[in-house]
Formats: sequence, C-alpha cells, structure tokens
Amino acid sequence: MESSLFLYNTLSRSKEKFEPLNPPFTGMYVCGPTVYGDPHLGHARPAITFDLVFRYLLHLGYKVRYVRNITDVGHLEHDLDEGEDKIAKKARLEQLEPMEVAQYYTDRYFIFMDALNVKRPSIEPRASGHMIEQIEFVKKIQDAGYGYEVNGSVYFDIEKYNKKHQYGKLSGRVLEDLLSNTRELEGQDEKRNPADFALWKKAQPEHIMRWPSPWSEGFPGWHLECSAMGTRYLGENFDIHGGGMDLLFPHHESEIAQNQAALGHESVKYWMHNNMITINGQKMGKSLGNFITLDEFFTGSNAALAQAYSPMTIRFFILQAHYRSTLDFSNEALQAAEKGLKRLFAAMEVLDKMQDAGCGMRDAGCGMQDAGCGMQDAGCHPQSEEIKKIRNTCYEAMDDDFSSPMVIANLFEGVRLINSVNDKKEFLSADDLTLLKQTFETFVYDILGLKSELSGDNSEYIKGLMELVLEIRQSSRAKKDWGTSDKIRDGLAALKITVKDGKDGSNWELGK
RNA sequence: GGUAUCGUGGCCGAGUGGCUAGGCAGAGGUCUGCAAAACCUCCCACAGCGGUUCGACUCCGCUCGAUACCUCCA
Repeated sequence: MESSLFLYNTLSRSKEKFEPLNPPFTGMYVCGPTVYGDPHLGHARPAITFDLVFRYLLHLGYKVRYVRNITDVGHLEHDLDEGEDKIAKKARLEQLEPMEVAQYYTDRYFIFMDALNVKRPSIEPRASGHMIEQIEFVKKIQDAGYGYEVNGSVYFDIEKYNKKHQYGKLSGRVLEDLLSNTRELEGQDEKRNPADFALWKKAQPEHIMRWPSPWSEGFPGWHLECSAMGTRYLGENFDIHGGGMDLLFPHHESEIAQNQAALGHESVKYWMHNNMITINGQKMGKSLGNFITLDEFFTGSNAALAQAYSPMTIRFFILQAHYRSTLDFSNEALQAAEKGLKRLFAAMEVLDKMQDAGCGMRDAGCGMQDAGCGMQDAGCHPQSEEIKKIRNTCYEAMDDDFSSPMVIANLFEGVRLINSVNDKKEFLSADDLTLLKQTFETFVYDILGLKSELSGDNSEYIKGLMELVLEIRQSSRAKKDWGTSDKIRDGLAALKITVKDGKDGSNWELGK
C-alpha cells in the first residue's frame, strides 16, 4: 500500500504525505448535516469533496470506513433569546414530532445526495441514537477533571485545559484573545469562563428534545456527538476528519479538546476542511437566508436561477474548483460547467463507439501489436506517450491534495485527442485505445463520480430505432434529397435529439 | 479589534522563481448540401507600492480590498 498521496492538514497548515495509522485500513469522519431544512448548494460542497476523497482512497486500494453523522438533535438557535432548539422549532411550526422533522429532512438529504452521485458512507450514525456514548464521554471528561456541573448542566473548563494543552491549536487562536473578545450573551452566567462550552445542557421546560442523564433531563453539547461517534466507530485514533471550514472554530477545536481531555490524547491525524460556496461574494448558508436548495437547482424554481441545472452540472461545477478555494455561484459559471460537462460526455460516447465499431484505427496502417506503431505510415503517430502523460498527470493531480480541477483540465486534453481521432486527424493503436478508455472511465466515473445524464432511456429499442432513422436519412442525403434529410433532423430536434454529422455518418445524442 | 483564507485575462477557475493550465464566452479559419458537432488559430492575465533576485504572477514587507470564524447555526 504505497501511494504518493499528499493532503493538506489544517493542523499543520501544510501538505503532508498520507500515511494511515493501520494500512490498508483508513478511517474517515466527516461532519454531516443538521436535518432541519432542505439541503442546499452549501451542503453539496462537503458531501462532494469528501466523496472525492472517499472514492480516491478506495481507488488506491485502501479499506475505508467512512463515517458521516446525521445531526438530529437540534441544538439551539443562537439569535433567539430563549435559545430554541432548531429542530424543535421547525417541529412546532410544522406541528410535527421533532423526529418527524428530522426523519423527513434526513430522507431529503439522502435523495439529493444520491442524485449528486455521492456514495453513501459506510456508517451514518444519528446523534439521537448515541446518547449513551455521549453521556459516557462527558463522564470521562469530568473524571479527567475538565468538566464541571452547574444546575444540571455540564461545561468544559477551557482555562484549566489550556494550562496543560493548547486550546486553539487547530484554528490558530489564542485563549487570551478569545477571552478578551467574547461577546456578552444571555444565559452565560453558569459558566466559569465565557469561553467554556457546554457538554450537557439541562432542558428548559419548553424544550421538547430531551434525554435523561446523570445531571438532568437535557441534551448533549454541540460538539459532543462527533467526539462520541467518531470514537465509537473509528476508535480512539483515526486518520481523517473532515468538514467545512466554518466548522473549524469552535466545533472542531472543541472536539480536539474533548478527545484530549477524555482519552488523554488527540484522535485525528489529518484534519481537512473544504471552503465555502459564495453567492454574490457571500457565504451561502442557512443562517444568512441566501441559500438556494438543491431541489430549486434541479427544477430551476428560484428567482436567482436563469434555468434548471442538473445534478451532474452541480457536481462538475463543484469539482472544477479546488476544495480549499471559495467557489462563487453564478448562472454564467454554471452554464459554462453545463457546456463543458456535455462536451466531456460527448467525447466519452465517441470513445465508447470507437471500440464497438472497431473504428478505422486498426486498418489505418498501425500494426496493432507493434508497441511503437510504425512511424513510416503517413498520418499515423503513436499517441501512447500523450495518453500516458494525461493519465500520469491525472494521478499527480489527485495525489496533490485532490486537485480535481487539474484532473478535469487534463481530461479535456484527452477530449481533444478523442475528437481528433474521430475526425481522422490522429490515430490510435488498439493499446492506445484501451489505455485511453481505461483512463477516462477510471477518472470520470470512478474518481470524479460523474455519470452521463443523457442516456437515461438508451434501451436497445431506442438504439435500433435511431440507427434505422439515421440510415434512412443517410440514404436520402446520398440522393441529395435534402427535404427528407432535413425533415428527419428537424423532427428529431423537436424531440430534443441532436443529430451530429461526422465523416463516417451521423451520431445522435439527447438534449438540445 | 483578533484569527484564518484570499485578491489571476469578458466570466469561472488551476499553477509555477525564468518555459502552455483548462472550461465557457468572443473573433477568424477548416470541414459540411445547409446547420450542428468537431478540429486549428487568435484574445498571453496575475490588486497597488516597495524589497530580495541575473530574473517574480510565483519569495518577503507594507497598503488597499474581499470572505469566513470569534461560544452556543452545523
């Protein structure tokens, strides 16, 4: 299991060679959604980012256990004085049981992630299903002397923790600064120190989501579920922990502190954070109210959208940017992604047919078995070097902190080659063709996780019919019967089928 | 105010101490019955000001600007 994968570790702020603790096994934990609203574009970014990581690790041969939690404990709305639970509030507004809300949006999340071709993680644990683990985790922190109880709530003692450890090592914060910059907030009087965070919170009478504990009927603190469930499913030490950059502080910072306090050591070797999607230069987020849901993207039903965008367009759009860069949403950018993606898949179809038809490659004068393809044949140049270069550059890009934009740029080099071959401007040996095909399938399907959306009903019947129709058109063209040939083309166009004439006859594809 | 990230051509977005990103859009051309598709060519940018260097878009400093986070939104 020797790879040359490097990934950016937020903890060290540098790229590090990926060396899992127990190869070939790899543990990865990623912060999932809080299920109290429809998934939006902001949710798609981390899901796709870590799907890319998951897929590439699998491709490299690692045995990956990928855990992504579902936060179905509502925690609190910070801008409401009374501190209302997010899920409970939604439940109240919709007159539902809180768990009905959580279930509904969990299902919605799965539906949309499936549409984006995001692979399901190995385990998707719910916070509500791990109360025992969370309570035990609090006990351990208390036993270690870093938790204190006040009125049925338990808080983490950051000042004490910071004497032996460094609170702020992940986000680059200094405790003194945190203390001096703390905002005045309601209901903080129970804490010894404003920087302390809750491990267990006693439920107010109106708080519906509550569980029994040694301290009170209440609910777990906001950072606890990840510590508890990460430890439960990946052990006290695991390889990768991911999430959005907005979780860096205080969420992940506090998670580190909790694990250090409870277990006596940190748990995570590599911390990875994806950047935000912005809209008009601003983070797209639930709390800002400027989000566009995935449902709206897929149907085009949002005033900010000029049209509907398919799931793969969204996925491709996200993969065209490096995961650590901000990505600015605009109709122009999405339309560019849509067209680029279409071109990529058109080339893949051409590539596919090359093999099926036997193509002209073999009789172009290239000795199939000759590794180097005879140079004496005019117009026949060995492409194996170029294909190998594309392939290698794709691997180098992935190895360099999952640089999907570089992979895509390289694949377009391949697109150009494929189309040139199709135009009979360049030629491939059988070996070249195999390698090229394999490279595209590996990177486009397996690693980038893209899939064609055009051939949904590409049944044998349709294929046969289309072949027949195009044959008829071809023969009318041969007779210069343009009326018939154009009638066929226009008629098909009305059905959103595009006819593309090439040197060897015509092709077709769905979509305008 | 603090911490962090960043500022690239019409748009989106990579990357590097000296040498091509890529996609989309635009212009011209080839091909074609026409159209589409495809291919070729062109548009050679790196916030500003200093500094280091033989040489910086790439390193350092400053300025300006943007975004995120700063304790209960994950």
